[in-house]
Amino acid sequence: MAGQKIAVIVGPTACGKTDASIRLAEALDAEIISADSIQVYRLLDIGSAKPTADQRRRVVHHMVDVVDLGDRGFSVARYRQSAQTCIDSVRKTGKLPLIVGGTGLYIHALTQPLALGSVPPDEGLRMELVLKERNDPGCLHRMLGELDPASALRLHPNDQKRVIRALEVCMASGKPLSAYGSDFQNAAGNEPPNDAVMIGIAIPRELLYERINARVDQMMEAGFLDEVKTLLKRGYDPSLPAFQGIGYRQLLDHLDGRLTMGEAMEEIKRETRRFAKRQITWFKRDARIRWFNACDYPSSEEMHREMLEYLKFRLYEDINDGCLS
RNA sequence: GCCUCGGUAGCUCAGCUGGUAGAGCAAGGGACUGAAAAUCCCUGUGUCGGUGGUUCAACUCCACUCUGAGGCA
Repeated sequence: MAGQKIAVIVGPTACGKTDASIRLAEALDAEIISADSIQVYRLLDIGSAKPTADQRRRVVHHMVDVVDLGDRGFSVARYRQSAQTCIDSVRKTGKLPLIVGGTGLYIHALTQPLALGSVPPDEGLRMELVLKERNDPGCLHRMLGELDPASALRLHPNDQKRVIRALEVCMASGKPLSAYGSDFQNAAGNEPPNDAVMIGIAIPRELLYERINARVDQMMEAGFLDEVKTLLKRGYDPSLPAFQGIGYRQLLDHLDGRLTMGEAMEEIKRETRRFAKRQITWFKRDARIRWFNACDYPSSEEMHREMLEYLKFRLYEDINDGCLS
């Protein structure tokens, strides 16, 4: 059932995923499904490092520009819903779905049996809980200790976002969040939504950081600041979740007078480096990923060729086996 | 040439009158199930410029030396 498999390419920001994905998509007759939590938003173009118009002409990209910038309700669950629809429709055309992105949770949503879909967020309740916590620090975590001891044990009292979510699930469904599972490696062996062949791009930290710094400079030259100014002029609220994206936050702070341009630039670079570190932490514990280190190859073309070979082998190994027997 | 003040973590610096070091930032490690580019947790990484000396014991005192800044000639 080779046709049932999907290919996935991951890696930290600025590692060269986009270039690699274009090459591989063309060679494998694939369409790309982005797994990037910022590129889903329309109008966030420069700062989210979206694929260029030319790249998007060469290969069909899904899950880019699919959410209104003003939408405050986008989530992993909605991502999985839409992305899975894309995967299925790409398959129907006989092409290969190629997932490309750096948002670990989104990749997980497509390749691991995450229990999503039961309890939608309840903004009213969340606000109420935030107020409660403000009046009585620590009360939420204690409350969780009563309702869902396993989750309370797992979550740090300061991780308010997750504590609130865990409470939300308990209160809405009467079932503790821990009952839905939290098994990163899927040791339980539940059926994943897709059978994925995964590859990752690794780069020595120092080199990656150089690339990040250079890319931030390029973004500024490409008119990042004007992009943000235009969005403000159009009336988009700086508090939108989409504006939590690195770069947007800092430039909004600069336009608001809270940061000088120099400080904003420095902070964007630093935050992007830290983000890359978190991505690396996430992906390196995923044993399914076959890593390709950019330094092991004389050129990126050479690396792309090796990736292609590996993907072809793994994607069609069942057919290969069939031929042998 | 002389005088003064510096040289301690990647950076900026603290370290009473001797008991082999500690802050901030940077950095590193980790977590992650409906905000995930979000959110949260943990961690000091060091030939204290070098060489000798005094001392039970030197980042600390002494001598010499290398080096940076300033001042006087």
